[in-house]
Amino acid sequence: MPNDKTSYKDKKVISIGIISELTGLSERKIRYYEERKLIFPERTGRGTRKYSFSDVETLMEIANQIEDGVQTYEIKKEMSKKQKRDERNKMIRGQINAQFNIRK
Amino acid sequence: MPNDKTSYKDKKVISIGIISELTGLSERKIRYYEERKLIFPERTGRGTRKYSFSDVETLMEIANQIEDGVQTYEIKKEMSKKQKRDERNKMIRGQINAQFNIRK
DNA sequence: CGTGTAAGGAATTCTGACACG
DNA sequence: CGTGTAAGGAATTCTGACACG
Repeated sequence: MPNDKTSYKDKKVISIGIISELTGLSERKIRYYEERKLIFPERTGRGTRKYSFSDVETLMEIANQIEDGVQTYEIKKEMSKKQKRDERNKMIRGQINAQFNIRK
Repeated sequence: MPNDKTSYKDKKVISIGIISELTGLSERKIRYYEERKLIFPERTGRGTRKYSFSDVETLMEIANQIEDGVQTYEIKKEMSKKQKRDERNKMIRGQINAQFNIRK
């Protein structure tokens, strides 16, 4: 069973109007956070933004931090730190799995 | 841990254009299958249809059957049979869990 | 810096209908 | 029966800009 996760959570299929309802954020805010590189929707053939459920979660976290007075630049820094942690963990997990499979 | 599943799979958030891309079906077909009660999108405040990932799967199954020459009426009958099976199974599972929890 | 808003255009979606078969 | 299409309207989304602070 390789990396066949194709999780629904990460599929970019939701338009900005629905995202606005789901998160309670204005479309203006959502587009602005994209401008600040905090979120990365895909685009349809003719340019409308598409988001995933993961993006909804990310947006909620962003909104919380903004409420606490954190600036978008700081949020971005935190997010990239977190991503590096996640990548390291993922790599370690991969190595453990490799060990395990070799033994088997 | 009650029934807190809120699965992304069943959340109705995808517009018909995206569904059309995802399934390869025309919007006409998708709306027609709704007319024949094979699929049940929700509506936004102002009337546009919203579908879930489950709906995508259902639509693929419908498309396969249509290709095999099955009529929408037959498909609907099969679907309601299947749903009854699923409900029975769910109920049995519920009872097993109840037993289990009482013993604990 | 973060967000609201009015502006104008382009793309999306909706319904009811006619067509073919 | 299942599906395409043209029709007209309504709602959505997009971008760039001005505003306030």
